[in-house]
Amino acid sequence: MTQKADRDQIRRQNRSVVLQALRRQGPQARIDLGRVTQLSPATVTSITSDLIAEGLIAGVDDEAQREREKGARGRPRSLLTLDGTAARVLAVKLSVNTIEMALADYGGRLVGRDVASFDSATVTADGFGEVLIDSLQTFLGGLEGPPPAIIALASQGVVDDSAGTVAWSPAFAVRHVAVVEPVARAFGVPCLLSNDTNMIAEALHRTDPARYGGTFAVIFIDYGVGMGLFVNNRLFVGETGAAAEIGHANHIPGGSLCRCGRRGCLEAYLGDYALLRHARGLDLQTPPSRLPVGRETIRELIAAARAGEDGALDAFNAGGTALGYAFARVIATLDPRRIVVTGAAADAYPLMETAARAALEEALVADLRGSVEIEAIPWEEDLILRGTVARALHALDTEIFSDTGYGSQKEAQGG
Amino acid sequence: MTQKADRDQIRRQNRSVVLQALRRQGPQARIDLGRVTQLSPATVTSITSDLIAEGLIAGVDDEAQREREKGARGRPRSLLTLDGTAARVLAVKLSVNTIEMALADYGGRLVGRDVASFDSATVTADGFGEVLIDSLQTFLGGLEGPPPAIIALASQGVVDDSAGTVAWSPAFAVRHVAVVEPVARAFGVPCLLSNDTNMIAEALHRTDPARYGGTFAVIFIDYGVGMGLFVNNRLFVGETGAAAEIGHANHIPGGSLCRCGRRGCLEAYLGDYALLRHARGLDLQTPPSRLPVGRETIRELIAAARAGEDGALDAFNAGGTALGYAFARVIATLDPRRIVVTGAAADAYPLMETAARAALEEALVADLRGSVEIEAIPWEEDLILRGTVARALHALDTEIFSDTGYGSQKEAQGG
DNA sequence: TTATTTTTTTCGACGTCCGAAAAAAAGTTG
DNA sequence: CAACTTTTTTTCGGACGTCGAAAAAAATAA
Repeated sequence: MTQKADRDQIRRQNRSVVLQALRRQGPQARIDLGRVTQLSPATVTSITSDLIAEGLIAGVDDEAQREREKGARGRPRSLLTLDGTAARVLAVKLSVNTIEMALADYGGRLVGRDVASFDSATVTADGFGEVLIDSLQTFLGGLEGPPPAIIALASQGVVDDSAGTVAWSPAFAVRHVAVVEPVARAFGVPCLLSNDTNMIAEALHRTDPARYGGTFAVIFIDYGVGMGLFVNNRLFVGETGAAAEIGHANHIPGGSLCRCGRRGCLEAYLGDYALLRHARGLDLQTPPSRLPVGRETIRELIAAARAGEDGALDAFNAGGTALGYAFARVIATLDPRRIVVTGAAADAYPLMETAARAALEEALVADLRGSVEIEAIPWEEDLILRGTVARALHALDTEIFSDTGYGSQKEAQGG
Repeated sequence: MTQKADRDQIRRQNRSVVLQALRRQGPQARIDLGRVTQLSPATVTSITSDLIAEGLIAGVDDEAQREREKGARGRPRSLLTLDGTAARVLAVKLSVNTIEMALADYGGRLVGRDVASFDSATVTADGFGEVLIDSLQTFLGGLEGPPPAIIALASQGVVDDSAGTVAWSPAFAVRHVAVVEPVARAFGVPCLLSNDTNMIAEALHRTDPARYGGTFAVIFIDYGVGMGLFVNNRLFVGETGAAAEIGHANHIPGGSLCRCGRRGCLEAYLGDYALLRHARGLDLQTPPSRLPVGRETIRELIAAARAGEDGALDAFNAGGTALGYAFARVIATLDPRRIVVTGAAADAYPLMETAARAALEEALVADLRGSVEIEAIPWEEDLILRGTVARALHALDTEIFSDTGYGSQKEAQGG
């Protein structure tokens, strides 16, 4: 059943709508905000003057804007923009041996970034919290200015939303690594945890909500295979946060050996080790741990395939077939608007596409394939961290700054 | 981005919350409504007096209630209940050669039901509208009282939400059968269209929202295999309405021949024809259309397996394995709270369970299997129609009667 | 009959949105 | 350059929904 609504909720929601409009459409005059948000001019004035008083937004003098309007009659529009100094957000990406950190201001501008190292092999489930906190403190210590108002973490592997732990990840030898609670306590601010691939979906959605909206899936092909899901314009993580774990969804019962020890996972056909195994004509049950894979593996395989080497071409063909079946299963289950393929191996998508399309046709009747668009986008290393920043900012807009009177704290500091 | 909120929305939502509370918890006093909905007593009085004036709810004299409170001090609570006469809803289930119809009053009481026939093989995409309208009019003509305020249709196969058509279904030889528009125009009321399996999920959710809530899946094993999905307490149908089509999601690439013409669909291992094919030791590529399947097939196979016949046992084992892989893929993708197995073949679940659990373990690492509960519930033929009624009533509560001043029409009629 | 208890209604305050009118800030015109 | 036009922003008052508090209603208990 839906919840009751009351007056406070209206204001909260409308404040948040105004903040989101400014984030999405950039600096705007009040009249534009009215058009975008459907609020009356009177209400826009009321809300924006609150937000200005609280230091969340500010008037801005835009030279270019004035130039553009030169000669226009009427009172000139005065632009409002998010006030970068209102708060900062800290985004953190956890992967094997590394902790990537980025600090951004409320306007989304990058204030600083750095990478710290830790030993994935030896860190303990209880001990990682310390390590993480130390890294973050060192990073923040090297930067001027106020502490972050929220911290968003993204991790490889399976996260447990409710517990705030990384349940199982290549980044850790151990399981159920606690991260949210230690960080939240050490810094005294809210801390969010997500799967890294979900943050790709978040980045795409925040960048272009019209294209990456509704229900869509991101398939991330890299060292492993991940999926990020948006359902009805919202990040979807399932009941525990483990949704969209397509990499270890089964492709062929009893098939190739996967890193996880099972047979036939999608990853066992698409991961770096899987492609290598296939390209070299090795037994498909060869344990992944015995294979010399690294950052360069995929790039070398792509080069080999482009040079026409049969083994490499076969590997990408087999991978493409597996991918096509994955498309089919995702479409049958979720009927998404779009499937996006990206990751370090996305550059190889042209090598896989023919096989993938053929497999999709083989696996799914045309009526179900319907109107879904499948696209590969070139991989950018920063997409995950950008998505994590975006998620943190969105949380501020919708959950923290939507409450009236946030600014009082800031004013107390300032004066 | 979220939408703006305004005062009207508050009232709409709170009216709807009150109506839903009365639907879910049965007749209640205002003070109880306040507790359930979190609205203040003052607000409950205000909203309920509106609803009474509009004829949507009414006071009720409950003998049993008075008996129970006998001797209690204080002003006795006066119960309110949904007014059955406020409106009626028509629920319709479309399947091969039959149109099942049920008329219920606003309180959920069944007013009448009937079954009409048509010829699935010969009806045309444009012609079915007429047939359906005729059947509904005949059905309604035989009943006293006002016409339905909303009509909800449930169909086998793949429906197209936005087009209001049945895209592809065993109930029709042709594709893209228009149903929503003809019915909505003929009766001048809103008309909803769903997949039949989704209506099972709806029925379960409305009956016991605590158990069947959040994100959960219903797997329906009958003549074919279907899935119904709830995501975050809402029916999930995907972008076009074709989500949850698990029956024709691929289980084994290049596997057994399916009714749809593809190879390896889940249905080709679990459908009635698939079980029969396996039990009789026939080639797994035997076209389903050549097999003598009917309503009795599954029951006979179950009986044979219970009697220890090897062929039948093998068939259910193979089906169980396919089902277990389906569980694994659904869990990996959606991380649901619960998976419910039902349908005519659900009585056979005990025969399949061992194989299904084994396959699930084989297909998915324990960390991903997590906390999902898998249960089989005995199949009730009426579940789909009941879910369709529930959906129609819920649409009235949340979309039609949430608007203030609905009752004016009714009063005008009444005099 | 009076007191107590519990439910329901009434009343007044508060907050939010909106429309209309006013104010502000520019260009245009005679 | 003063009056007019145009456009944006602010102000004002009305409407309405929620809430808390108080009052009223309707029962039992003393």
